[in-house]
Amino acid sequence: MSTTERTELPPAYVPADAEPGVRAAWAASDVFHAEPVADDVPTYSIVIPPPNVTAALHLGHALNNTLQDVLIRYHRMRGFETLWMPGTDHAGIATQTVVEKRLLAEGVKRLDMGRHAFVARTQEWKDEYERVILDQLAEMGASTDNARTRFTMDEMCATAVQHAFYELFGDGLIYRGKRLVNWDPVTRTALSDDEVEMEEVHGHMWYLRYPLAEPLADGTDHVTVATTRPETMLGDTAVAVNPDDPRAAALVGRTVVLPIVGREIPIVADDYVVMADPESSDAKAQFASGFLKVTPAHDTNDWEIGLRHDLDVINVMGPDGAISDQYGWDDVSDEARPFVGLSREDARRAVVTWFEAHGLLDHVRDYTHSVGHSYRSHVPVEPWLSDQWYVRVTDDRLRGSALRAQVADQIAELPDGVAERTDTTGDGELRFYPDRYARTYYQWHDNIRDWCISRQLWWGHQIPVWIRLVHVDDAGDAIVAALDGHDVDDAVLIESRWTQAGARHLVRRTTETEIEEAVCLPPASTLRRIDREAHTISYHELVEDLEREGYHRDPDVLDTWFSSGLWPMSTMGWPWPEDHPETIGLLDCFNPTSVLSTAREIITLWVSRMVMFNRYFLDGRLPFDDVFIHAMVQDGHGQKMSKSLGNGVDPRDIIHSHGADAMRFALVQMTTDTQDVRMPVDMIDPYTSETFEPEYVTTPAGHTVAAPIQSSPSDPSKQMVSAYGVAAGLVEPTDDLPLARNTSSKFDLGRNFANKLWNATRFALRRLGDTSPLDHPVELANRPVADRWIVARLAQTVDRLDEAIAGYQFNTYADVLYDFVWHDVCDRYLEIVKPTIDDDPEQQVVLANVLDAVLRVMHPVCPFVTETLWPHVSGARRGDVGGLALPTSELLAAAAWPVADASVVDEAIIDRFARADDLIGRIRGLRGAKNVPPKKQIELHAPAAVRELIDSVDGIVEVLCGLAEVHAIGAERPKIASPITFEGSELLVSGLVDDVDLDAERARLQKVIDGKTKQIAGFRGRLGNDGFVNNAAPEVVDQTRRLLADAEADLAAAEQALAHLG
RNA sequence: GGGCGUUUAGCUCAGUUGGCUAGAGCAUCUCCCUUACAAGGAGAGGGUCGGGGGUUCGAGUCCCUCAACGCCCA
Repeated sequence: MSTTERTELPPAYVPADAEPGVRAAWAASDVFHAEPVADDVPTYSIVIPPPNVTAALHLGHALNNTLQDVLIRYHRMRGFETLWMPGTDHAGIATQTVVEKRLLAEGVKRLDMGRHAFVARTQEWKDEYERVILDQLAEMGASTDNARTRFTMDEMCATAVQHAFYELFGDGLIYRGKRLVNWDPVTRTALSDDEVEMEEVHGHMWYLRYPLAEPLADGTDHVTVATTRPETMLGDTAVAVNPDDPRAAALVGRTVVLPIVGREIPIVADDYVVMADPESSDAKAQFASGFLKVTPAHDTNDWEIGLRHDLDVINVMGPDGAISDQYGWDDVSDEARPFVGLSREDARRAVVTWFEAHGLLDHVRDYTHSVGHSYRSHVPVEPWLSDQWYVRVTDDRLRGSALRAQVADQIAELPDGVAERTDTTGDGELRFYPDRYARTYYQWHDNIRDWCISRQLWWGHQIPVWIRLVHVDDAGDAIVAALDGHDVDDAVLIESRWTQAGARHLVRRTTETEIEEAVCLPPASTLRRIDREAHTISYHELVEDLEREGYHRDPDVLDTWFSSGLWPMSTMGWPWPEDHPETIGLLDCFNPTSVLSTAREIITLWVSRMVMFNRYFLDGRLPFDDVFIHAMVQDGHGQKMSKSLGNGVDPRDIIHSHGADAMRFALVQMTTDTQDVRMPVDMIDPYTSETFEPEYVTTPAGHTVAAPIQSSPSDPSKQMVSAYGVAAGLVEPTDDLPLARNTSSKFDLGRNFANKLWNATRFALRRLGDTSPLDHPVELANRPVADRWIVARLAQTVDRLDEAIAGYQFNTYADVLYDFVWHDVCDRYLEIVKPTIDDDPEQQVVLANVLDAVLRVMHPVCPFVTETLWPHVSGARRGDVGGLALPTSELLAAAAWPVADASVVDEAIIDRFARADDLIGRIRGLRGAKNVPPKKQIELHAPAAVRELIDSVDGIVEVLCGLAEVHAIGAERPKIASPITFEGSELLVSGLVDDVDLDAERARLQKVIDGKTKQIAGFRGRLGNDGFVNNAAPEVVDQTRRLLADAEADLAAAEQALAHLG
């Protein structure tokens, strides 16, 4: 792509021919590489939300990454030192699940494989998809700094994770204890609250009778509890009743004998209990019996009740969800024995059967309620008691800091108990776009609970803690002394030989007689830097020592979001940039990043954690100043495009059918600040390349998706598979069943636009002769109206684009571009200059400069077509235009954003042009109404004022209307002519047709008269209203008066014209 | 159950502090293969802005209410 090459461009833009060369040119340069710069150089940075390595990207990712690229390219052109940090996320549970499923299909089980081999296999999967994802980003044109590509589990990020864990551990912000977790019995892992999806379930409400230990005086011998989960009754430790319930007084304090188990349990009063009310509109009250069985080990609400009433916690299930006596249930009666070992589903049936058989099943009702399901295995989540690691995010240093970060004009009042904002770095600086998401973020933190960070997985950052259990008698005096006065589960940090070696040591009683010691190691790079008073033991020696002493590393890994939460820091070399010299200076220069662009579902999972971590570890500094939440892409049926649904569209399919620029333009154009954008998806027949609407089917979950197998619309005997079928694992493409690519007519607009630019450039290049360069800048003041107008419009356009970017108004950016390039440049300016440009070297320079600027302003959205055209246009530019700064550049990606002097915007010219444009519209309307062929020249008869206007705009009316001549309108009227009105005058157009149909002319004029009459009535009504005249803004009243006068003049002109027709 | 959003032309969507005759693209209709572009050009038709109520001189825009759909949280 030499700048001097002047080959003829093909007649249409073919993205597939252009894109690879452009990508190669970018790759061969270092335009996307950022380096730390001096303080006085403005910087702009974004860290990519790292896509999961579970699968290829879909259009939702394409949307988000296009928006980021627009911001990045724009700011790079504006002269900012611009960093876009790319990378991927290991996505612990999601990736492990995918790989496990794949292995199972091959007949291999993870547990048989062993941890090491499984992780290696997952690593292979990761490598494959990381490659796919990075390729996809490149194909979309993402201008990421690829030399800095990170992965959440690479060495740099792993160090950050371990260091962060170590620091939080030492600061008392990480603890371990028995807690109810959301347990997935299939994947056998704890899920965070965010990984639980609520689903409506059509189930039953069972009413079970629990006999009272002693009947009441009135003969009452039982209470009836209502439950959706009868099987958990084995672990009941109380029955609760609302204190306001009339029956409460007689029952509270008494006991019932738990059927099957024989356990005697108390009746307690708790106002959590919903009182029975069959008339209530609330389903809970309708179905309530007024008595609640309390199972603290198997229900989070019951757990809370248990805490309030100091109830026993009896866990009756194992990690597989089956009934078990191995996890805390030690009063198994003979009657209960047969239930041990049953799955929770079988146990439910068995319990119900038992109650029925013993006459204790009162009744059963159908009941629909929401139940938490694992977002991975989709089975109901079991609240389950187990040892987990938590981050104490409820601490003011984390939660408070996240809340204080919010800008005061979005969130004025912080919750009670949160320290006020100060002038600390980062306080009051975090802003959400659109505004409303500030509330979402706030409410999440207002109600935040401690964050369970351990996951029973193999794929992830293994928790850097070594644990051993010791009997209190063997624990040693120091530990016993440290724990003196502390309850079971109260953890205490102590000094020991391990802390002297640089580790941190946490102890707690797990029972009265057992102590758990947990030693947390920093990463080796941190350990090296700790002043350890002559302790020079290495990381590996320390590990060996610990294991010799009976410590075992916790097998669990960290929640994925723990590492993503550190992403804006870990990718920039934190905590030890010196260990990675290429990262030195990055943190200070590019963190806080400028903006985070992401989907709203991730505000809680990710945005929150990044804010807490970045602020905690970097002295209050925010990870980003702005958060932009973009819309969610839905399919044609209003369903969210997602991996799990399988309705995602691969951006490569769209790039294939429309080109990357078309995809990007359409995505940008649809990004308004609403929540969702709908994208009807079609398919391309691999046999004929024809686009068709697929056959749909409904999934068991009720979603409408493309049928896995589709028939060719032109030949039903030929079949193909849909992307949905492949994503859902239902079919595989074969030679006989090829994959049908997706496409969508949504992108036609973008494709057409790229082609329009291509052809406008083709036109210009033909007309820009090889004349010698101008030795002076073109003085706009000396140029015809068209030239002055187009430059003025260009300057206005640049301003509007700047505003759009500053406010994250992406659709405005696209619309302003489209309108300017298509309508102003192509439809008007290029048409106007056609007759003059060949002989006007200065006009050629104006055109070349306008086109040069157009390529620049379109580049952030359509980088490929603009970069392809760039050398041609720069090569054809033989001079400058005064007031327009367009410095040259080898690559467009590195070129400067256009800067126009305010003087180029001549309002008078813009005004005059607008009047002429109005006149043109009327004349063209007449031509259109009469179907006059474009070549046919016509004549206009107009009064002096209109002729002056036409003269004052240097021929544009003549050119755009095909006007051969303009005559004065006088007493001598042309015989065959059609009247129009303009600015209150009657004009005649002749030469349109050979004969005038008078009736048609009258009808046309009558329509104008009717319209004007109606309009005038409206204006008069408004102006006749004292309320309007007195209350409305004076300029609005003036404007209305002016409009009325104009309309009246037009009406008079139309009536006059009608009279002339006779 | 709580919160957020959406409902404007046949379709997909704009419409920033209330104020010109509510806009765009696609689709439809008419004419035109005019040497940049038929993925195009010049025109045209098409909307009582989801229903109801209110505030106001004036409401697509603000308030209340109902309905449908979607998402997030519990």
